[in-house]
Amino acid sequence: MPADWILHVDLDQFIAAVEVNRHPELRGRPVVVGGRGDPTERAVVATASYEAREYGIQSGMPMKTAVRRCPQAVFLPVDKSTYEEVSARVMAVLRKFPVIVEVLGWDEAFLGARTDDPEALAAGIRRAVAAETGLSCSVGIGDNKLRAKLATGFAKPGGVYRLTRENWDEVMGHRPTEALWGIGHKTARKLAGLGLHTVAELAAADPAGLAAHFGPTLGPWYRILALGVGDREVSATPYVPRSRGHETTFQRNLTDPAEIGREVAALARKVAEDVAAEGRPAARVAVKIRFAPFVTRTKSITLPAPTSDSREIERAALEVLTRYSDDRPVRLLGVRAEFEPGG
DNA sequence: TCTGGGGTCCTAGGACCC
DNA sequence: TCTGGGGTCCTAGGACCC
Repeated sequence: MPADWILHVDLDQFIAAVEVNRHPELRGRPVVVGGRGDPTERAVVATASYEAREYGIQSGMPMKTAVRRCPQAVFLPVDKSTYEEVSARVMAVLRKFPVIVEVLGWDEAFLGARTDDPEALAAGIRRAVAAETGLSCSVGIGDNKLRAKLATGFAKPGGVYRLTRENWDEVMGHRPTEALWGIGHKTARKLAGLGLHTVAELAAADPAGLAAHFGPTLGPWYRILALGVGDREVSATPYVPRSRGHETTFQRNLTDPAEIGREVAALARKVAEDVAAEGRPAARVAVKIRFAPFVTRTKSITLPAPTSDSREIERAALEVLTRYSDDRPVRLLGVRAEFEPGG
């Protein structure tokens, strides 16, 4: 009987690849996509082509830094709707295979497959995606989602890699804890403070001690991650959002309270449109403010009753705004609506 | 390095109720 | 009266991911 495998498919430099596909003259050049495509603006890099990465440009980096590192790079604006379209085409290709497809984002998906030759399946998927969309992807093969996801990192670019219980210790044991999916910079530093630097060290740590430092859920979970244990459930059930929000970073800081109020109201109306489209009422409304020194605060209220009414969502956002007493310059405003849990 | 925008989940304290 | 314990809701904040 064929074994159960999890495959993780991840498009290589997805956004940059889509742009190069429709502008073939850019192939081989450093391409950086971010914000409105103007590297003098407040924005960060969404994706850099491999040619741009040679210059040290990475996702999340300020566009201003990117242009300093590579002035001759081509800077393009983020074109969300095009990426969504291409993403949908890629997912449709994946669904033609005898697998369960769980979409993770624009450019990645988990596949649940029953096969004796996962490498052959992965190669077939890579060929089909390339033939039907012109895009290159990498495939991680694992005995659970965590290992499949991490395997993709070793498969990139344009390859296939298998990570299972068999080679986990050998491949992951010596790596920093930050290499795990779910442990970021902050947690890695805290773990290092406890003398836990590598995946192997974390795997051997005392769960009770971790619980004392990180809480009853997160602490022991970190150790489980280090052991390579993870979820095996792949589900094609459509994603149901818990919240919908919009936020804007202004090119110049806002100081006029009336203008701040107008911007919050406008964001709230945009959010209300999304809530209405979702067909479920909002239960809470939150307003986020990032002040000029990059200090970020969020305040929220539970609505008297769940609603999809634009005026009520706007009114709630403005009410939350009044609870901020700060008069520091504002660089970002955001409004988010949360749906009822379980609703 | 002068730091986006869209999300998810966990933790913790206080209020409130029984 | 000098003082328990559990459950749930609300809110703020932190961390992570793509």
